[in-house]
Amino acid sequence: MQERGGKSDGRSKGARERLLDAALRVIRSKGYSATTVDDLCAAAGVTKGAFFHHFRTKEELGIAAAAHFSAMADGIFSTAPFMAIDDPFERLIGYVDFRRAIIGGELPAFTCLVGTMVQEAYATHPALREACARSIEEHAAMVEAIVAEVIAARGDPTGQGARSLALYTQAAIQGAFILAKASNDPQAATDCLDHLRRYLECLFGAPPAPTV
Amino acid sequence: MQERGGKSDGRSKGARERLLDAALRVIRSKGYSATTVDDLCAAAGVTKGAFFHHFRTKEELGIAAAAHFSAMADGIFSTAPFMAIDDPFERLIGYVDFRRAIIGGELPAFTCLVGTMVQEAYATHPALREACARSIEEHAAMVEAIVAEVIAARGDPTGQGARSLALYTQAAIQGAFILAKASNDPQAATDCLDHLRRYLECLFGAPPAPTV
DNA sequence: TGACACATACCAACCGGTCGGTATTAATTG
DNA sequence: CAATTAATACCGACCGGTTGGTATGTGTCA
Repeated sequence: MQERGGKSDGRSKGARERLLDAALRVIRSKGYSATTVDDLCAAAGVTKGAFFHHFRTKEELGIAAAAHFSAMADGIFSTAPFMAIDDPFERLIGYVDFRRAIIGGELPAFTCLVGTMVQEAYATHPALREACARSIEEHAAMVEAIVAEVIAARGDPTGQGARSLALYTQAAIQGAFILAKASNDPQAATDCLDHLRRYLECLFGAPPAPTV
Repeated sequence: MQERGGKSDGRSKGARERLLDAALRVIRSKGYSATTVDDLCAAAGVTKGAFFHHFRTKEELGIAAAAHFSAMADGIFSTAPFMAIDDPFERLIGYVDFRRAIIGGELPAFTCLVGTMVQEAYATHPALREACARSIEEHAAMVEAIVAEVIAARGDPTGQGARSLALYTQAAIQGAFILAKASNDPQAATDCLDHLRRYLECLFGAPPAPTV
């Protein structure tokens, strides 16, 4: 049995797909710079020739990996249960709860590829930086859509707009990952998500009176 | 004129001190892995011989740089004006405002060295990861002391404790830096700090002020 | 005189990237 | 229909520059 493994054909595992999957694992644990092309080839089980057949440079692989990660995330979140919640506020809380729930196990499995890469690349690899920015922007836009609905129904107590609040959720999550890596403990991240959730409840929560 | 530039003598600039200062600049813009020993030597204006006279390995330099960064930060914050504020809550808000105020100019000048390093090192350089964790912990402890005072006076509406909230402030700040790097715009960071401030006001302050 | 702070020269391993080649499949052609 | 052509996917030896690290020398000061 033979497949063609074309550029946008995902049903078989060509070298390109395998390299992209390997990039997610390896770069998230070693970082972009420390990850060598040989590392990627070994992890993907392909040769160097295959690597440079599909990607002109290591940076191009990084850019493709950011898009790959983005697509994967989009698939996970767009089909996640919380998305079916009617009330916008509850859906927003559902998003945070969902993000909290998928934290666990090994760090490279749940942390953010683009958050890792952009720290190393922002000053030295402009194209990679932009790819990471697009990836974050794309996910934030999904959150922003929810926030915008909440604001439409309950007003904007922040005065900073839906986009700003959506980006803040991403910042809190990215920062949570850094703490988890530093302490080598995923719970440091879930703890942060609890605070983020409380902030949103505080902003939009039902009781107009100050709680506690 | 000649100085000894001893290990703990800071009044003159020996090779060690210059290398540590260079590390702050270079690693914050290129990341730890992409920063070579030669980069550091060139930026510090010293030779490779001097480098390996003071540090046995590149990792040891990284560990020392984390401590150096920590000491620098400690100097800045312990003498900052907000520290003199009597009311603990106002002092806590003063901390966030101060952090917001020092954001600006070039990204490598105000972002966090250890937040950058730990992302690359957590899985591959345990000793460096621990040094970064200590550095974050040290700064968080300063914040925790303020938060503890606030909680002593006003109670803990989070139920997560002073330490957890202090760590969350660090997560929000670290995440703010990632957004700033991704968008190449310091304002992305200040925007996040505004949300963090609002969370603290929401927890301890008067009911959400009718800003806008 | 000897410990310290640096300088110079050097190295082996490793790195990203190149290159000539092969295997397989699809389209073209006589 | 077989033979030819062309394109794609992949292989792995190889290359020149770079990397972290070493070995050894030199000047200085207590």
